[in-house]
Amino acid sequence: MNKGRVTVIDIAHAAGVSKSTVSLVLQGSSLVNEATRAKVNAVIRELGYVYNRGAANLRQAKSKIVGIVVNDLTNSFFAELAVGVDMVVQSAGYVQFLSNTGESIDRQREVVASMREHGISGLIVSPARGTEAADFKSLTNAGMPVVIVVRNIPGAKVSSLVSDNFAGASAAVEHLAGLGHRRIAFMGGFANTAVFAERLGGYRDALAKAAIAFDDDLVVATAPSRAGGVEAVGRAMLLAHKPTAAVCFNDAVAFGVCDGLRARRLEPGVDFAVVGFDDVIEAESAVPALTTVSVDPQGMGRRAAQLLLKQINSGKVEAEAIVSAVRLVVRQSCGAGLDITARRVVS
Amino acid sequence: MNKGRVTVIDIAHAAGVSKSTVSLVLQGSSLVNEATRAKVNAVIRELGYVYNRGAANLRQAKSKIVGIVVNDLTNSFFAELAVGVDMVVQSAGYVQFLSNTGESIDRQREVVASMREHGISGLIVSPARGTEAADFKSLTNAGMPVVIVVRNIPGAKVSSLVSDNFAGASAAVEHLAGLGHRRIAFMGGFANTAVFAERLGGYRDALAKAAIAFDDDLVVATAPSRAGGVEAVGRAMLLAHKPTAAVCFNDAVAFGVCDGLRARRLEPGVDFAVVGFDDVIEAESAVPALTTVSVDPQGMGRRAAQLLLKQINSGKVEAEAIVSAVRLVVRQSCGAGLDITARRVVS
DNA sequence: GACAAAATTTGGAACGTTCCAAATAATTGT
DNA sequence: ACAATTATTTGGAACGTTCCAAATTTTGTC
Repeated sequence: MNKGRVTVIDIAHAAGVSKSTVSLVLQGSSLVNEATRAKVNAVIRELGYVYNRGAANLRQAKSKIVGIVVNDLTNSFFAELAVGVDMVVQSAGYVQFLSNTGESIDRQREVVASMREHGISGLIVSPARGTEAADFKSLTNAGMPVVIVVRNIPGAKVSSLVSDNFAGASAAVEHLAGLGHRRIAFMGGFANTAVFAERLGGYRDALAKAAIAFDDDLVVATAPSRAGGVEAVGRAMLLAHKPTAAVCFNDAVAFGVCDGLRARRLEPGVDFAVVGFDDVIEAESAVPALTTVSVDPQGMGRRAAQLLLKQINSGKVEAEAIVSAVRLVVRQSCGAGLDITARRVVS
Repeated sequence: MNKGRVTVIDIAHAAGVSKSTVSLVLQGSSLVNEATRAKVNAVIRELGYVYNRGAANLRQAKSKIVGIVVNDLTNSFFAELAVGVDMVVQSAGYVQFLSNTGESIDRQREVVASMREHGISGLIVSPARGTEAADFKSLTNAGMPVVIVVRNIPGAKVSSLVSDNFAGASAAVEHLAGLGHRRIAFMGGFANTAVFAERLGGYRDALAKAAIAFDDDLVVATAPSRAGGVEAVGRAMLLAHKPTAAVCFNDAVAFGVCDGLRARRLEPGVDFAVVGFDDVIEAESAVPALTTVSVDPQGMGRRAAQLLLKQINSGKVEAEAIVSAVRLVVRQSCGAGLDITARRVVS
């Protein structure tokens, strides 16, 4: 009425109690009498009071805000990751600051700084390419819980949650080899990233186990996107000795590979086997349904959030490195599920 | 060192000035002498001071935070929208709270309330299905700038930014009719939404203009997703008198329709024409490249953010309804671009 | 009805910043 | 050298909450 904002003091006045009592009611304290609680709540509704968390944070220390920064929100893998985080964070009564860096390391620095100023009490980050361990130094020094997801930063003293890239790629190759393929390509991804190295490692390992010689020509690095997939098939099909199957860096690449195959009148799952990585939501409903290594981005987001909340609540910031198991989901694009209904193989 | 957090007072102490001076430096005021400014900045860096925006907001009133809530972050249309918002908001020195409602109206209420408590100074919302004008009443009463995007809420006294759904759908069928199609279906989308009604309206209008009779069987409503698209072709192909073309509710549906066609050994763009709506980023690189009505989600996000910032800065909250023009981007999936390289038609 | 114990309520004093009015220092004109 | 400016700096007093210690009220017991 008077100034504009309704404060706890206005409520106290109107309800005939002290501001301390109103505060107690706000926090759901059991100290306050049932009758006064009801009275206060009634007044709160009546005056349209809105709680000022900023003021509260000034006094307390625990802020109910977590930050999440992803490197490419446009990629549905990360969008789902963010949704997963949002779910658990929200039901824990927290709210999330989300920012997109678009792989820019400067942007990343800016948004992390900004989030800090806003008093986040924890941070989940899928780091932009080129992020270094030192970039998290000041965060950890300040005792801020940080969880790195998807891409690990060697040497960073923070918790991390990455999927088992080696085992996943390995399982994919093993499956393909089991179907009789001998010319198996590795398509997509930027070669200078840790994730690429891990997946490529699994690929080579499984190749060796299946007694297939590694051929450098068959690993074709491109952008980890749909367009990159199209490009990758293009390059691979120029080879004298063409591949008959591909394990792709991620699902986006795999979809691009399917597109590229069709543009060449080859039907994925029939004329050429393709396996993806990530198991994004569209993988199941695509035609042909994509055989892929399931890392369950949403579930990963949820786990990351739980890990972060655990750290926030416990107060201890001891780093924990979790590598999350993956499993190969066999659908149609590898040519294995043509006759039988899609079945699942646990790796 | 002593307590934990470094405050403006610690800086003042260490630099041998008053807290007021430090505050002035922080705000980049021109009142302060160059030498002291340098001194203070040095100390700030040295002590690793982090600005406490919460405390500042308590005193000021303008918070540098905007909220954005979308109904389905998993859909890349909305993800890109969010990225667009983030871009302009970030470069204006703001930070965004982003939340996903997953079409849940309860969740929407919760997150909006939470954002308010955190002191956002404006809100961009792509409302969940079933949102009513009354839901924004308390926001507008409090003088909070609100911009509704994508889906309009009739009767809400807030600004809105929606695309010209009628014109877009209309242009799509006009194009298809021009290519000789007479059995044009409308596929995907939930029938009880405003956006659906508008696009369907454009579809019927153009049909009438082309002297094609409207056939109820040809509008097949499904979920506005890839899976929905697959389902839609399935239903449409059961008809005695099958369609030869489809304008789809959105690009996700269109991709699903392509999938469904292929599952039936029909090649999109050759045996059947499909036109999407939205022009998501993958539309261009898909094979065949998707002919679609371009609404430029990222650009829309940017415009929404600009509109919101304008309102925040001007202090006036007069509602402004913008319907943003769309244009048909002709690529391959409609069968028109087979011989010539992709060209663009402005509607 | 008096006393102790339990239940409830309540004034400050923070929290870390900004803003205002006023104080102090540096510069200028005469 | 002195007043008049102009340029800088500076103590409080907010902002809206929580927390503590202490005050008040209620309840229970004999």
